Amino acid sequence: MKKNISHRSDCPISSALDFFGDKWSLLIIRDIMFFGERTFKNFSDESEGISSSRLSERLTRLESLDIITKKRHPTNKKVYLYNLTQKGVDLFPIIAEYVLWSDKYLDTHISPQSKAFAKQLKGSKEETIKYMAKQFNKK
Amino acid sequence: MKKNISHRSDCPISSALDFFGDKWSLLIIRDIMFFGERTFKNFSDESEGISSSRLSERLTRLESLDIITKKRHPTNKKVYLYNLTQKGVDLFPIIAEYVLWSDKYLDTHISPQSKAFAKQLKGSKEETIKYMAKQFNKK
DNA sequence: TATATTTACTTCCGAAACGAAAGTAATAAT
DNA sequence: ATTATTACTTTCGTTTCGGAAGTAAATATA
Repeated sequence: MKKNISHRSDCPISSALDFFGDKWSLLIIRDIMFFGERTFKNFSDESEGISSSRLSERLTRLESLDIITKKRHPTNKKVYLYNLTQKGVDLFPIIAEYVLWSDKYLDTHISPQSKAFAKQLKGSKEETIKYMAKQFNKK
Repeated sequence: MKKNISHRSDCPISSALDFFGDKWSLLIIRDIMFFGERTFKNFSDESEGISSSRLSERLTRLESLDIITKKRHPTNKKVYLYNLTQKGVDLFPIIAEYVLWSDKYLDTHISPQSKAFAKQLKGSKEETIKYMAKQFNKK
């Protein structure tokens, strides 16, 4: 079930932004990336105060774009689990570069854990990304 | 002259998005990255149909964030030239990752030049980015 | 030199996107 | 049996956005 997205041009950067260049999509992906499989409530609690209406809309959209998947919780019938597809996992390098840029230029208001992660990235970017992706690839 | 930007959290990703995570900023940076110093009209013509009001606003904002600079044209008094600061040049790796992701997943509607650039990036990412940054660093 | 054009904007306004709050329906816990 | 939780949806006022038109200064043209 693909969503028809209007593309401003045939530029890869603008097209990518047309996909997930909004205020929240990359943060949703970040949440799954760092914490693994998430529920609706997880996102509500952990993201930077996204409203439930917006969250609902973004999750639907990201799913229709094949960036995340939605499945039922194995035992709890009222809970759904959101996870990344390979297409979503392949956004890690983008996220990593955001982290590195912010580490360099927004140093003052970045959390210690984030700085630690940036340090790890600076040490071995490829390795770190590969390692983080591994948990998703083995499914 | 720094602008006070409200940060949703101390996460480097969300903070970066608070800076330039809108629909246009990264495309403005892309334009300078690939074509060099630009005028207001250049952006109007080359970007994906950004309105002049929006363009004006983004340029002012990016300048206040120290990501781009604005200076007068050496001979033409009515023209202003926009260029990247080091902080702006350091966004190249992010842009490069967007290109690579789109090359992989949005293949069908990506221009031949973009594909060629993606190919070059796949061959030697570091080198390519360094090479592209060089023209800005030598100022 | 007078007029037209270009450039870099700003202003205005209707449309779209957004956020906060409240509501709902199903399930689970007490 | 009642309360709480989860995953939403709906509503509505606010913010952001895009398109068109307007402006002022500088430049090009007749």
